[in-house]
Amino acid sequence: MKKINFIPLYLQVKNDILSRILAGEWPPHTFLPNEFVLAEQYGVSQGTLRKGLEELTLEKYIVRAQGKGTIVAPIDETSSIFPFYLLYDKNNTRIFPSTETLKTELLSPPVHIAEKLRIKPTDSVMFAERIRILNGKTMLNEALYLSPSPFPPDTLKNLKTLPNTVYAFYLKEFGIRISHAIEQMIAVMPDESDIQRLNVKPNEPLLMVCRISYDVNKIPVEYRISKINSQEYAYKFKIN
Amino acid sequence: MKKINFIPLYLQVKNDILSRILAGEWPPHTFLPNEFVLAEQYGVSQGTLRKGLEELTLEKYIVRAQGKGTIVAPIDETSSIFPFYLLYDKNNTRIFPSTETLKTELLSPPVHIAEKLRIKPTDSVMFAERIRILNGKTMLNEALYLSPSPFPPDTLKNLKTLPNTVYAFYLKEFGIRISHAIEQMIAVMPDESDIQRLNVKPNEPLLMVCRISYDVNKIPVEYRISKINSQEYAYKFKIN
DNA sequence: AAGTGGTCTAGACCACATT
DNA sequence: ATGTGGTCTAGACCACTTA
Repeated sequence: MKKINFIPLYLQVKNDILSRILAGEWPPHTFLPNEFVLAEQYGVSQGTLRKGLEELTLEKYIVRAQGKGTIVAPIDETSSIFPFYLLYDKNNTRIFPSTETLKTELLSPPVHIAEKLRIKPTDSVMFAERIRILNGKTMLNEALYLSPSPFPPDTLKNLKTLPNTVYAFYLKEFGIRISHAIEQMIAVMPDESDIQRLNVKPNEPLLMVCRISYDVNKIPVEYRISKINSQEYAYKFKIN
Repeated sequence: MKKINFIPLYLQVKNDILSRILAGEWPPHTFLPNEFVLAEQYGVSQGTLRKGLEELTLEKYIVRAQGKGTIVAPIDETSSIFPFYLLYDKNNTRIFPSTETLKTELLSPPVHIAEKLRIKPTDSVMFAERIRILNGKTMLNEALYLSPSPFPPDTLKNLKTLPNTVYAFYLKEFGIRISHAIEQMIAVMPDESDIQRLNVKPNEPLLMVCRISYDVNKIPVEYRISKINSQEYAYKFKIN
């Protein structure tokens, strides 16, 4: 007889602590109770609790410091649990542009995008065109397709617009955490919309980044195409 | 009094096991002795030994399977300890091109590259031009600058050539493991050498990838510029 | 049934930051 | 001096694979 539903204690503890953090019981920058108190609360040993906290540390939800305590990490688009901001200026400092949404609509996606989101081409996705702005200059021209499947039914229908920081929004509103993404980089020549919005010349090549974002269950959440003037801004990556 | 040289037992154990793996005592695909035997050998408890093995698992040197045992992972360029191969063909399967070195020489690097390698512009680096070939087609045009600093003195002087799989070579010959890298992606128009070697038209943009590779001590080892026809081949990345 | 890694405990002691 | 997280132990039991 195979037990199919065995969940280790430390994972149950970990998930419960995580849900309490996300629910706001311990806001960012506050301290969690110490190991012994938490272990007592959950009725487990210090070692078991610690193993749960270690995983939360690896996943960047908390930061532990010997002698001090366990601190809840901030959750926003630029924090380490969303390592998806990869833009740098010429001084090599990370930049966080603001976003302007030009258009949103519900539509049936192109076939190749439906495939990537693993949905039927007849399903409707939320489509958005956005530009990203820094110091008054448009630096990024973006199109975004939001899959219906990870969200509760009719969510997209009722979404009239998207906030600037979408990943934090998915997490806070729907508990959907973007845990990883696959990006493909392509060099392209600008189209009409790029030339206008990014203020580039027709013969200046752009970096096009196509990103599929996945939640913790490996369900595709979003497909995003970004075009950047890579002479002006650096798109950088750390591999390890 | 501050102990500055405190090294946890589990790290000592881990490093010793790793050095034994790299020395070839346990070749790839073979089983390590089980936890209790190893713990006994090192004179530590099962828990301490396990913590060392857990880190080696995270770093992909070994693979552990419940009920089976602990297996040594293969070490070559394409294995998971070198996650630096990011090329895919149109069928979305990873490709591993072969390499042809066109030229190597010792020279003083350009200032901006010396900066990135954190060496003096008067230091001499090994410079190589290489192309990478798949199915008879050149798909990648590459320049490579190898820093002298992580290597023993005069190593570069005596290196007449570079093998195809340089990262595995650094590890095997000098114990230098490339642990992470920073990549910057730029869209460029092809130069004369690109047009010839990659067989592209002058108006077809290329993806240029500039990579700085670091060893475990965060010392820059290599600076590499690769140019790819990104219409033909996909350059992909996983973020998490 | 035997052997492996995975989980869990209860308790001790160490290193570090703060008071 | 106190309280925190970090290391370490010795032993028990569980889940999984293979024979």
